[in-house]
Amino acid sequence: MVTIRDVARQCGLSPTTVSMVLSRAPLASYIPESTKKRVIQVAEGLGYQPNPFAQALRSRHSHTIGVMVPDIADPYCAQILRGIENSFSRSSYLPFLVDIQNNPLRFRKYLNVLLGRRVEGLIILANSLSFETELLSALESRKIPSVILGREPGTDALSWVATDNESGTQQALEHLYRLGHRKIAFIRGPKMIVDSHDQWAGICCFAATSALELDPRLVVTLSDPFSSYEGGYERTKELLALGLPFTALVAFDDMTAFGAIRALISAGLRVPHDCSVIGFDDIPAAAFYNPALTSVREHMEGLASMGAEILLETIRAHRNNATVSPVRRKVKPELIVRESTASPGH
Amino acid sequence: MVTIRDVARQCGLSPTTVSMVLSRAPLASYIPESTKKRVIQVAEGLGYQPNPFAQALRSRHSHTIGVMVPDIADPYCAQILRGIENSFSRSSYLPFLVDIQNNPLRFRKYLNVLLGRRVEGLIILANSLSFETELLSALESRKIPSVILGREPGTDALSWVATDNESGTQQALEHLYRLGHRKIAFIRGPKMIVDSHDQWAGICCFAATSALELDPRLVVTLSDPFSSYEGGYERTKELLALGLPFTALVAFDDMTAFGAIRALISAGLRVPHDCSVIGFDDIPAAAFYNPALTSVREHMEGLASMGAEILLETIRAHRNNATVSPVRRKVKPELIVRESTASPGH
DNA sequence: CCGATTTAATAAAACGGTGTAGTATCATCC
DNA sequence: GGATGATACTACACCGTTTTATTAAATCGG
Repeated sequence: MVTIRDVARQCGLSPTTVSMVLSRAPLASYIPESTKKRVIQVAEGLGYQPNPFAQALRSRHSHTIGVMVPDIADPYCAQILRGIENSFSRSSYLPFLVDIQNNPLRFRKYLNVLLGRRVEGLIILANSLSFETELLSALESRKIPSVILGREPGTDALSWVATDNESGTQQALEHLYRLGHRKIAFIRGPKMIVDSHDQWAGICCFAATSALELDPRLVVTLSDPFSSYEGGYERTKELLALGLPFTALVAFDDMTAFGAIRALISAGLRVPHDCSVIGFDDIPAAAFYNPALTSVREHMEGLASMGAEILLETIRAHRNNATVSPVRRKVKPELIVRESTASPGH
Repeated sequence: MVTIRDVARQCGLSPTTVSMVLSRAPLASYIPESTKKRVIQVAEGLGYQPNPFAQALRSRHSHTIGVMVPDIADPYCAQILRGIENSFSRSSYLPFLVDIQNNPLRFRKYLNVLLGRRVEGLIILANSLSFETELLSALESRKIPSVILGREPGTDALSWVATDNESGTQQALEHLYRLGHRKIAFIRGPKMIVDSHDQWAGICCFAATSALELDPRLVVTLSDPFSSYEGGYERTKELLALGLPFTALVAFDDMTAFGAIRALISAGLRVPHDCSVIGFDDIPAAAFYNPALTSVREHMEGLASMGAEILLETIRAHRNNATVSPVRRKVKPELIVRESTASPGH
């Protein structure tokens, strides 16, 4: 491996000078352009690659961040990762990605691993599962720049970026209302999930302003957060068993909607002819499902790059040991209309 | 930050001794159990975490590997990542994950980034897209332990683990044959994709041994490797337009199968009643598709952990600068029978 | 021409570990 | 009783950078 000394020797200069030139230190402004050019050329010629460990050891900057995702197989996570990747690809930071697999023990463990590796910041992706508050406090206590993505954490001390769920369901309901639906069923998310509440708030808000009547008998709730497909199927069968007519169904998320559609179809109903169905999340499968699902798309990449920006900014401040107050952002989602919704009886 | 010196002072020992104890150096065997215990206790008490950069700098081991995936949003990749994660979570290695986004330029770039970060080994995930051979030679020239996952590379110098595609399609076809299908249509994968050939080889092999007749008019080929859903839809429409009867369809992959099903349904046919459809890959969506798709499941986690083991082994050899010859493994896939296949007219 | 400033560069000390060579003590053995 | 060897440590150099302090020459204003 070629070191900075090799470059220095080749240039007839000291390692100090080479270092200053290559890392654009402030003092390098006194070094003439000609010398700089020579140094850079020689470094390139020798194929010099600075040893990141020596750099990190001396400068105390690891140029590394940690990204924790609850479940890497979740398409929701994948899209966000794409966004994070793109944001960091232009910076000098390289992320360590760890997969929590929805397991609080692993969260603890990998938080320590990442801190042990001296990451300069953390992006923590929260899916709809509720955070254990003690885990967050573990984060707060170490004063490391971090951003929560996808969910508002309970605490005020951390930065976060999340989807505006309320606006999402509001848009969904408005879409159905405009199509002419008045008898609408709802499958709410599990109680323990915060998103469910925000989504329901959006429903109520739209209902209040438009004088749409919500029949409480047509509102059912999922129990298990891990099997929304099965849940959607079961709850829809129960709804059908009630015998109350409804022409549209708002599902907690896309998997629930898929389950619901399956139940409707196996009951001999056609979607959207007999019943419109609307999902939430717009996972990739929504586009090629049968029928293609109308859903609320969260702007994951936007969410992610916003989070990455915030983190980078926080790290920068942290380096100059300035304190920044936490940043909080809500991103409005967008309704994607496909084939699973239509005017009643259409 | 507490350093090894702090621990040493607290113990009344030299940093050398502490280091030997904590990193279980061979010389530590001369140190009495009582001292070791004390060192460990003090280290724990002070919350000592060795600085990984100092360690890496001195010992020349980064305890880091690089993982390159062609497209992180691809569920195929996600499952493999899960397998890799699990294999490495017990070792002291932490992977850097980079997303190539199917872009050869990014491959080049990130290969350099990873090598710059001094990863000790590389796992390169290949999807169905063909590798550019020059990229692989870039790998061979640097002598860094690496494993290709998911595809046989052209070269003999690298280790790889891949799915036995031939066996997969053989199983699929046998399944259809046993159900009684004799008029079977095929949508082959794009010519530029190596998998397509292996898959076709499996088809031919089974046809030869079972005396099944393949009607060349019922064999169509995808052109664009990026839009298999649309491709499946179009090709199936063309097949239907021929007017030749067929009772089953073997698709190149699950997305193609989804497209095909859509075309069949919009032509007024029922799946599987009028036509069985079989996919390949068993992506997650296959299970909850409508109808649930019979598909060939590749054992991703197995593939991944096998690859990880091989890499770890190669790294170990590399450390003791022993040379190991490349390892090559084929993993048999498994047919998952769901609802999209049945006996003709059933 | 003198002191101050700018320019161009360097020597040496970190950063926090690990590896090698060495020391001191004590038991063992012929 | 001196050589041998095991035991229980330590001193010091080193890994490859960056940083701080310092030097030396050139330039400049008065």
